Amino acid sequence: MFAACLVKRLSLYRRVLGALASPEGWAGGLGSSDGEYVFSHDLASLAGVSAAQVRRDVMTIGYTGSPRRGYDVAGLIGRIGEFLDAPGGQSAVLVGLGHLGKAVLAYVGGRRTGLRIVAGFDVDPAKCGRVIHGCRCHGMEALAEVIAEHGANVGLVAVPGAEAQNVSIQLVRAGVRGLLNFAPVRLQVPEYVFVEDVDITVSLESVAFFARHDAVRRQAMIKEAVR
Amino acid sequence: MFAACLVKRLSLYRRVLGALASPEGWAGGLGSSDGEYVFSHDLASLAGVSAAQVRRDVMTIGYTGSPRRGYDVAGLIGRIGEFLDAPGGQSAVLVGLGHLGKAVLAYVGGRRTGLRIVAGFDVDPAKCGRVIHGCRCHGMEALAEVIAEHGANVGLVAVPGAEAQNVSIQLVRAGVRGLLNFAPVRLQVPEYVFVEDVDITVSLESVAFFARHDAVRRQAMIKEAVR
DNA sequence: GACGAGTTGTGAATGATATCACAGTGTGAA
DNA sequence: TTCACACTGTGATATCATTCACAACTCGTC
Repeated sequence: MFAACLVKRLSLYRRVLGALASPEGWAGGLGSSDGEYVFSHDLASLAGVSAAQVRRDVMTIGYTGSPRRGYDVAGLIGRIGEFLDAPGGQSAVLVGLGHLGKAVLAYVGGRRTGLRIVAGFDVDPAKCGRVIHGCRCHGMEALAEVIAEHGANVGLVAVPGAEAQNVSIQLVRAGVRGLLNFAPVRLQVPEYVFVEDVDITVSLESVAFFARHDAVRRQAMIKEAVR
Repeated sequence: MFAACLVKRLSLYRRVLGALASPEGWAGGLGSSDGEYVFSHDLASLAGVSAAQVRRDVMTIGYTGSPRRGYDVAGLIGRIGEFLDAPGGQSAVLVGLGHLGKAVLAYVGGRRTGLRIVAGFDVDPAKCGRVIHGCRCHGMEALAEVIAEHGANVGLVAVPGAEAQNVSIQLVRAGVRGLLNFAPVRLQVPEYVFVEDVDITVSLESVAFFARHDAVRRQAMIKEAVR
């Protein structure tokens, strides 16, 4: 079983590398790197991890760089794609087209990867039939049918907490095997379903805590420096 | 230094406990627990972690339960609050009032905790002066002033990727010490600033990966069972 | 062609996190 | 009042993730 954090870092590397390889070549102040090749420490600083971590991750997916030149950007992007993406592409559906759902569509819609959000669902009849951010919206009654039609196996849950559990059951019943859950609720699903929670409240409280706590550590460091 | 994951779990426990303690007593099928007391394994299953993890966490924050009855719900909520929350409350500001910003306000606005989102900012003049989800919106030029006025030390960055770095610099300059970043960019900030990334693209790709990978593991398990 | 500077690749060491397993204990039942 | 059970608290252990540190290598330079 591959570690979850490895997969997330690879996804991040790919995005960073994509920016490097793009036509304008990422004007940002990257020390070395001409856009063709990248060193582990450059990729590391762009991704906010250590250089050793980058090298270890690259090794894990079986890619190889060249001493003195670094990693071939296009080649590494390709290898990450082979590792992360489904060979024939993968389809996802989004349930809940409130502010959050729309924001997610706007974010992901632009990205060009092996993964597409092929349909949206909402209880609000006013939204049905409309196309939002390039994604067709259906009523909840069409859920199973549309999922089957596209062979989607990923579901995004962007509904209020009270409905999230119910929605997730419907998704799983329709064949979904991975859930990205934005609702502030822990979903109870069969163990063969993978759930990733994006819990804004929890993240926010965590930031608030460390905003204070780092201040404490700063003072401790100052004290130590004085001594 | 307290581990980041401990803080997140505590935040989660608190929310789950709050649901347990609420008037209607969480109709959901919790085996034991009458709403007054809760066992480590019940809290664990509600939070999606192991019972040993719960006991360890409770120990870490110095709370104590009673054998045979479990933890006092109200007492534990209180202790978690002492640990997580700033004594006099804490203020945060939100930059970017697009779909995502509004969604965040809707989520967090309802919650009653030591943390308040006291102001929003956006470049769009049409939004300035309005009150969205109970939060007053200002133009970017008022950033430093409003932050100073409220003594806010937490900032939420919900702007497009291209502007995120610039916004984060302004926030830090105005005194913010913790950032919750929704933009698909790694922020470069001084090391005394705590950054938490909520990276929807990365999370989604991770879910997509494990939706497939767990399927593989399932097949492997079936093979093994047949043998 | 030989050299040296600056990379990568990776075994080993460290550190962080979660689990195990069981002694200790308060509680309700008899 | 006594007892036994089911739970907590926690040292020890296992697992997972990251970093260290250095040999091996490659490329530009002399």
